[in-house]
Amino acid sequence: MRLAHEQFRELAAKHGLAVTHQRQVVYEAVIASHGHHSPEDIYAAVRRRIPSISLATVYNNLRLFIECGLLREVTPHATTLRVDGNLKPHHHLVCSRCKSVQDIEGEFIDFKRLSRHLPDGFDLTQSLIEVFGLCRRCSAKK
Amino acid sequence: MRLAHEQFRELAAKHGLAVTHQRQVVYEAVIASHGHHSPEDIYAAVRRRIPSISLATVYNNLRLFIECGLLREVTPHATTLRVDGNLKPHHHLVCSRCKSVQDIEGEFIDFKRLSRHLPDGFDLTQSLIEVFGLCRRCSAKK
DNA sequence: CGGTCGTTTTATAATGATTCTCATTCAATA
DNA sequence: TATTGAATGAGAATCATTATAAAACGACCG
Repeated sequence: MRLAHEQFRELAAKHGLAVTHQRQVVYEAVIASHGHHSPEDIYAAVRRRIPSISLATVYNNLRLFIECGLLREVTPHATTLRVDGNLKPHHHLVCSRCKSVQDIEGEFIDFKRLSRHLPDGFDLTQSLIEVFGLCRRCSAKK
Repeated sequence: MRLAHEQFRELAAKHGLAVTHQRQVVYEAVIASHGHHSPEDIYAAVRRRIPSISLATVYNNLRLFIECGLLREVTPHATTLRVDGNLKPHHHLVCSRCKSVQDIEGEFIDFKRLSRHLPDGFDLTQSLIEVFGLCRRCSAKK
């Protein structure tokens, strides 16, 4: 994935991050994974290219990327962190029971109204909205 | 809190839960706490009335209450579970950085539009919406 | 009342995700 | 290419949560 490769070098420069081989590969693995994956998932993917990589390195870099805004954190109520490389505006639909996450698009938020209820100084420029409910499978089970 | 006391007996009957002293007190502690508290917080509160209670009992009963719908789970991306006894329709504003949670009210969701984007069978009858951004303190720090 | 049986609680061990530590290696810059 | 602060790897440590097993409870029946 040449594109993500270049993209990472640019982003790293912008945020003053050193470009290490591990970071490069971790970033590319997240981008290539299209979804909401756990650190273990990413670790497994990265190990195919760097068998000696440490799980701690994966964690450290995911956290760093989240802090810099290269990735978004998506945990809902799951037992483990989930990471999302998709920075295009989109929202999440989360199952309260099984914690599955799917993307939803569409302008269903009235930001004008929302901002009227916002406490002073709350910053929504990087906002993410998560809507909780029951996915089909879980609501069928009852 | 007499009110919560009666309320719990009713709810327990409705859901077929045995009314034990521990459950009663755990429930009342959540209701009295007005906010989004961790199991440890609840444990600390309950211990004032039942010094011998076990942390496991608090966890077991919070989980049970969540499953029955007596309480709602509010974790965002915090490192620990948070519990909310407020069942009136309301949503949450969560800081992506410090994980603080505050309530917001207001009809800023266009459910008609939202449902158009919903996958088949997804059930929003108990929906909860969490809007992530940066609280004033965290966005000031930057 | 006293006995029985399934449920709940307690205390503690176990688990699993994540973070920390520190010795080693590496990337950026001169 | 030499220097130096940062990043990595291996494994230990930590923290929240769950599992386990024994004791206590409590509703029911006789």
